[in-house]
Order: sequence, then structure tokens, then C-alpha cells
Amino acid sequence: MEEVTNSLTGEVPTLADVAAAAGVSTATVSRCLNTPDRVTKKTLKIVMDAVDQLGYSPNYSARALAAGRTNTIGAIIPTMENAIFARGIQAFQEELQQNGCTLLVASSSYREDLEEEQIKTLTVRGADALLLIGYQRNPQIYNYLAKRNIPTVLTWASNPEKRHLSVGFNNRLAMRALAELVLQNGHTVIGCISADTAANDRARDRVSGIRDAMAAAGLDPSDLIVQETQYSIEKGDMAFRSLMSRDVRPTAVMCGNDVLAVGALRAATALNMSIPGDVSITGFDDIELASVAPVPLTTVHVPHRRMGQCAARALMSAINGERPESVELPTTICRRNTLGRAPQADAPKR
Amino acid sequence: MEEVTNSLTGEVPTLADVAAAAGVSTATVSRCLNTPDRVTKKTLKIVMDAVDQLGYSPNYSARALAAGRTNTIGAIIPTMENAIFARGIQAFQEELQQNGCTLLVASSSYREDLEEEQIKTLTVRGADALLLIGYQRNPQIYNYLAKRNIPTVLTWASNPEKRHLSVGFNNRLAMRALAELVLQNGHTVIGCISADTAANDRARDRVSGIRDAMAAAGLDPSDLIVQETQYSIEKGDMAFRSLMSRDVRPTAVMCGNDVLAVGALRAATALNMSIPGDVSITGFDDIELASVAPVPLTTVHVPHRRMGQCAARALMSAINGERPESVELPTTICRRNTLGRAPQADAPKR
DNA sequence: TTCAAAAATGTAAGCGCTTACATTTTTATT
DNA sequence: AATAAAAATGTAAGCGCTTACATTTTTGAA
Repeated sequence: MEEVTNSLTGEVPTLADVAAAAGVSTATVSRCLNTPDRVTKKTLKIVMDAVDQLGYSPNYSARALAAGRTNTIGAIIPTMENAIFARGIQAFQEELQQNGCTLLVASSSYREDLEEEQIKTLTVRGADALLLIGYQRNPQIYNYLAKRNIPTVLTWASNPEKRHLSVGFNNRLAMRALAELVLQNGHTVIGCISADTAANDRARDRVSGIRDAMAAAGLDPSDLIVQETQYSIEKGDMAFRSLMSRDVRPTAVMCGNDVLAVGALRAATALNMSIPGDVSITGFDDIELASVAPVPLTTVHVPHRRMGQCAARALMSAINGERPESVELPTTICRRNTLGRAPQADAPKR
Repeated sequence: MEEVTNSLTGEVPTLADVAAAAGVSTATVSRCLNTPDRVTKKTLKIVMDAVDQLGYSPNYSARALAAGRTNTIGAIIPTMENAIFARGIQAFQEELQQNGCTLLVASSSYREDLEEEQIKTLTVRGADALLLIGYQRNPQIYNYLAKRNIPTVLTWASNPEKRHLSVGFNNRLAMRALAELVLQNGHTVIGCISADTAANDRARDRVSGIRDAMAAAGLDPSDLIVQETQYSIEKGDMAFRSLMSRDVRPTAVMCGNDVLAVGALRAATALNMSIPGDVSITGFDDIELASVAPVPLTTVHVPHRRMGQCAARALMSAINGERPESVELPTTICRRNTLGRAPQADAPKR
């Protein structure tokens, strides 16, 4: 954190100042900084001493302009308001940092139009690559990105059409596995609280996963009672109540993520229902909230950190002109206390 | 999201391309983009049409290099892993965006050395201004910032020495008010779970606030039982257990933030203690977690969104050469269900 | 020791934009 | 209609860096 300003100008020193101080050309200084092995040990030392002495640090705008790359990666996530993406993005950023890159995060509030805008903003600002959540979006965007040659990784899902680079997990299979466990516990009337399945591919895949399991178990998948809402504890609470006000109450409520599940849990408690005695509840994500909920949540564990890390690596290699492979990370089921045997045959309400 | 690439080169169009297409000089195009009122309505139209037609968007690196500013603001927060800073930063970013600025977020993991590094990284990358959390840091950093002429706003606290621009709240007074309420409920043995008071000024101020209230109520402030730990639910749980294993158990445990309080709550439940019957627990921040905790948390409400917004405005005006004033936002006490009367005189354990 | 090849260094041309200053056009005044 | 002042536009010089290419120095084989 120490620095000697250029004694000549009193200004922040430039490459040229270093070159002058070291008695070499600017090209050599640049090489010392970027490709030290193309330079003599001796020169390197002289130059680096000058760098230290002047407290020089390169101007990134100039570097970006000249080199045509910014060493900045953009990420657009649907929300920062809850912790769904926090851990994964944190890991992503840590990995980038190790590679000398900076992360620029924007959030789209789950709105497609805003996401498009953010993508444009970030690329225009020179993001060398992008991390996006999910795969469903206007094809024009993929064209735009392709035309501009911006490597992009899709995360938190694995892209069914293998056209785009993705580092994620299979939402459908993951949820199916959990649903199978629910069915094994004797539940036959199943409710589901999900985010908007039209706009959110992860949500849609998760619901499909439940239906898959039902079909495989000989139930009619269309019997699944789906309640769509937004991701928040409050909304989860309301959706659960709505589910419970039906003539035939589900004995198990599978939630699209942990946030909704915690809301459902709260509502159930408020309704004096015991968990999992009266009703089973499941989540998805395994964020911290899941393990500290009033009743620890049975949920799907997603390897968020690893996903962030892999995504970063994939992007770095894409930037370097390689062709990284998509990866599909395994999820596991996290059995805790909100899933139990279905209660006795459910009598119609009243 | 549509774009016609420069038909001449097939490349992303530049200012010069637009100028050529519009039949004007690059300077005029630049003016149309940056200072449209210095240009004829007619020219403006011609140029803007060319811009649309070519799908031109400016190269930010070049613009930054030439103009000497990046329109990028940096924020360094201690953590992204929990929601303490999320809402405030979100509001900060929204406000910046309205002013054409982009936010660059980095996290320091509550480590002073990392924070210094991040500050350097962000300024070197051309951040025009910085948002920092708290006021306590190596004076050299403030020098560095001053020398580089980087406007900086300190947030989540209000700086006691008025030397730096800050937009925050008074942690000490806020916690004192809450502590007074606790004391009014008849509690005399008070425990406190806090973050590291040596490194974290907000944490320190909050503890001081409790002591202030005790002193004012005729208690000995040094009787406050302080347990320091990191901010996480798990750590809060452990700290609470440790507090409860003392010979004289506190009847009220005031936590440094809501995350710790939720952990304490969990531990209390696990220990079969009723809340607030056996023990009262308080938080700080009023993040979403507080209202959805198993027992809704009595806590200090902090106007996070407003703080983020004000901080952004202050920075924007500082960038424009004005001298914005520090602001201290009021906090309020949020009475919910974890604070009650002290139980009967506490018998020594066993 | 000589000389070609390899390695190190230097030269200088941009990267795409902003802006001070110069020039031209418009406006308002007489 | 003539003219000075104001407004609009153009010219061109950088901003600080990277890198293709040219030049110089070093290396090592003959």
C-alpha cells in the first residue's frame, strides 16, 4: 500500500516513466510485466525495481484498449436478494481471481428483458466472457454473443440441447430422485410449489422430475398439484396455505427450492400441522437455510462451490481459445427431518 | 438486441464508422453521444440514425482511457455469503445504474489485508469511487485513496471522526436503545454474542452500546458477558451453548446480528429452553431471516435500502466535484417475539 | 575466431475515444 | 445588408498500453 509518486510530474506514473527510470524501452517494460520469460533476468530486475520504486501499476483501460481484452468476466444472476446463488458465485469469483480476472455481477430480477439488457451492458463494457443462469432464452441473444465472440457458460442447469457450454446439474433427474423417495414413503397426493415454469427452466425441469417419478410409479403425472409463485419465504408460506385449503390435501409438498420450503414450513407450523407427521415438505439447493430451518429440511444438495469453480475454469480455457467440455455435476439427496411416511388415508376436508 | 455489423469490415463498428456513415466528424458523433445539447437537432438525428443502423455501441475501454474515468464504482464488502449486505448493495447498484454507472463488487472475507488488496485492485482497474464498510482501517489506505483522488464513502456505520464521507447509522446508539429495552424487561445478567471487536468497528460499537445502557441503568458494564465469534448460524449456536454452560446463565443474550441470533435461537430450542420464557434473544439488522425465524426476532431495523441509495448519491455528487455531506440514518427497534420479561431470579446452575 | 541462428531489445503504429482549439455557419443587432 | 457574437462543427493530438516488425546482442557450432 506504499507508493512514491513520480517525482517528475507528481502524477500517477505510467509505463513510460518506468521505462525512463529503468533506461529501457516501453516495450521491454511491457514484456517484463506480461511475459517475463521473454526478458533477461537482469533487465527484469532493473525494471521491477523501477516499478516498485515508482509504485507503478498499469492502467487497465489502456491495457484493455491496446490488448483487446479486459480480464473482466460478467455474471448475470436472477437475484442477489437471497442466498441461492451466493455460494456458487463466490466460488466462481475466487477461482477467477486466481487467474487475474475480475468479476462483474449484475442481477436481472428474474426478468428476461432485464437480462438481455444486462448482457448487452456487460459485453459493451468489455466483459471477456459471461456466466449466465439456465439455458432458456431468446436465441437472438446467443447469436449476439456468438457474433461478438464472447465465451459464455450456462450454469445451474445442464443444457439439454448440447449446443452451448454448460456447467451445471440435471434439475429434472435430481428432483426425480427426491420425488422417488417421497413416493417410497407412501405419499400419493403430492403438491408442488414452484417458480414460474414458463420463464424458469430450472423450475420447469424440477416439476417435470416429479412427474417422471409419478409416472414411473404408476401414478398419473397430471395429478400433481402445482402452485406457482415467486421465490421468497413469504410466497412459500402463502402457497402452502393455498395447497392446504384444497378439498384433497396433499400429504407431501415438494418445493422448488429451500426458500419456498422454509416458507411452507412456517405456514405448516402456523396451521398447527406437525412435520413430517401431518405433512412432508422437501426443498432444493441445500443452502444454509435448509439445515437451520425449524425442522431441518430434506432437500437436494447441489455442489454450488464446485459448480462455480468449474464454470470459472471452463471460461478461462475458452478465453484462451480452447474448447472446454460441458460438465454435469452430480447432486445428492440430503435426508433430514421434513420427509416421513404418509399419514393414514386422507379424509376429504370437513 | 439487434445489430447490423459494419458492412465494410464485418467487425464491430467504431465511432469512426458512425461518423463516416453520418457524414460528420468523429467529434460530432462523440458530442451527440455525450453532450447532445451541443449539437443541432438535425445532426443529432442523422447521427443517431447511423448509430442505430450500424448497431454501434461505444468501447468503454477507449472511452475510459480518453476521458480519464470509467463510470465504474467499486464496493468491497466483508462477505457475500450471508444476506447482511445484500439488500443495501442491491439498492446501491440500482441507484448507480440510473446514473449510468456500473458496480464492481469484491469481498474481503472480513480480512483487513484482503480488503487492502481489493482496494488496490479496484482503483487500479479504474474505479472512479469506492464504497467501503465501516471506518476502521489502516490510515495509509485513506492516504492512498486521497492521493489518487478516489471519492470514498464509508457505510454501515457512521464515522465518529468526521474526516471521511460516510452514509450509515450509529451502531452504538442503536444497540444501546435495544439494550435499554432489554434492561427494562428486568434482565440483569446479560450475555452478548459478537463478531471480533478488535477488527470490526460495527461489532465493537454495538457491544459498547450495550455497556452504555448498563452503565446508565446503574449496572456495572464490565459485567457484560461477551462471547466473540464469526458471523454464521452455526457459530451463533455454539456461542449460545457456551454462554449457557456458565455458572451464572444470562437471561438475555444480545447478538451482534440476526445471523448469530438465529443460531442462538436454534441452540436454545435444542437445549429445550423456551423463548422468551427462559431466555430472551435479540438480533441486529432486521434481514429477512429475522422475521421468518422459528420465533420472530426482536432486533434493530436498519434502513439498508435507503443507505445504499444515499451512498450512491453521495458518491455520484463527489465524482462531480461536489462535497456531499455525511448522513446518519435513523434505526428503529423492531419488537417481535424473542424478548420478554426476565425469568425469576436465576439460581446458580445445579 | 567466425558466422548464422536465436534471443533480447527497440521502434513506432495503432487500439477507439475525448476534447482543446481552429474553422465555419448561424443568429441577432444595427 | 453588414457585422460581431454565438453556436455548431471539424481537426488533430493525445490517453497509456500492446505488439508487429526491425535492429542489436548473445549464443554456440564449425
